[in-house]
Amino acid sequence: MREITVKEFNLKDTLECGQTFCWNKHDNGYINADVGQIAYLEQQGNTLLYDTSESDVDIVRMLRLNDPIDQIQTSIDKDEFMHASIQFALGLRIVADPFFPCLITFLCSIQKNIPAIQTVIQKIRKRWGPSYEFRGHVYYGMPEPETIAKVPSSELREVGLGWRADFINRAAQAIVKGEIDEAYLRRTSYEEAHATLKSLHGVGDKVADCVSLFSLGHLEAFPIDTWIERVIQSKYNFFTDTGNSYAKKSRAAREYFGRYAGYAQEYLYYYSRNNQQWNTTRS
DNA sequence: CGGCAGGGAGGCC
DNA sequence: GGCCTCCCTGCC
Repeated sequence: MREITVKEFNLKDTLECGQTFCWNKHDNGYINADVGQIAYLEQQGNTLLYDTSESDVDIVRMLRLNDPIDQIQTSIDKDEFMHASIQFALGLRIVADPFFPCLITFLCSIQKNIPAIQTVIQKIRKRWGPSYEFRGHVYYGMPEPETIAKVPSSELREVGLGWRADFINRAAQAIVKGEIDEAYLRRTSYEEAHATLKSLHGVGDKVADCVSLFSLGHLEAFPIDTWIERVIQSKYNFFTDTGNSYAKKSRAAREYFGRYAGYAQEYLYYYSRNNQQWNTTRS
């Protein structure tokens, strides 16, 4: 296995905080089958050990290991609750997942809980995705846009996608037709990327923010799901003048936390879901 | 078993 | 813009 030395990094927090569906726990590490091959990754102290089925992969880029994490944490550390959230997961990084798998997995996530999301994503991989052999096992990865675009939504529904099937089919078709250009989305501003993603049928504010943050690297994106909504309402007051407008809430969060609002979102999300002291309704 | 999920579209004003 | 209703299906 190849090695990378890391500091102030925690693989478990990074891959299990809820931001990615591309890395799945396996043995002592994690498997990613959505990068055109298999990547296996584990952490031992300050060393990341990784292996692949074909060629090398850029783990530093995929885990954003070069982010100026001290500077990021300092810049968003604006209050006691955020301070506790950061301390809870000091080694967490925002991931840089591959674009199409990230888009599809977050389209799958609409109005589903995490176990249901993982179930349906795995069924998509197994039914339409490429298979890879690695260390004596067979793994299935997310299919290419061209493949999904050819599967009618009625057939996509057979794996439990419900009305999301049409979203996924149409998103894949738009990408095949070149209506969405990944390189442009990366190069342009957050606002422009977010607006362009929303032009896809089925992609609204929240999914557009997830893709902007977890794949495209727009670190000011602040995805607001029901969990973030709850924690902001109970611990902060910058949603009081926004009404129910996602755009206004999102802007208010960016004004409060700054250009690394996406990191703030992820610390808050992870901490609030794993700390029952303030949240007695869920585990 | 019934209710409900990590939203979004389309219709209405 | 803001508000309302409907939407599949699997988990809890």
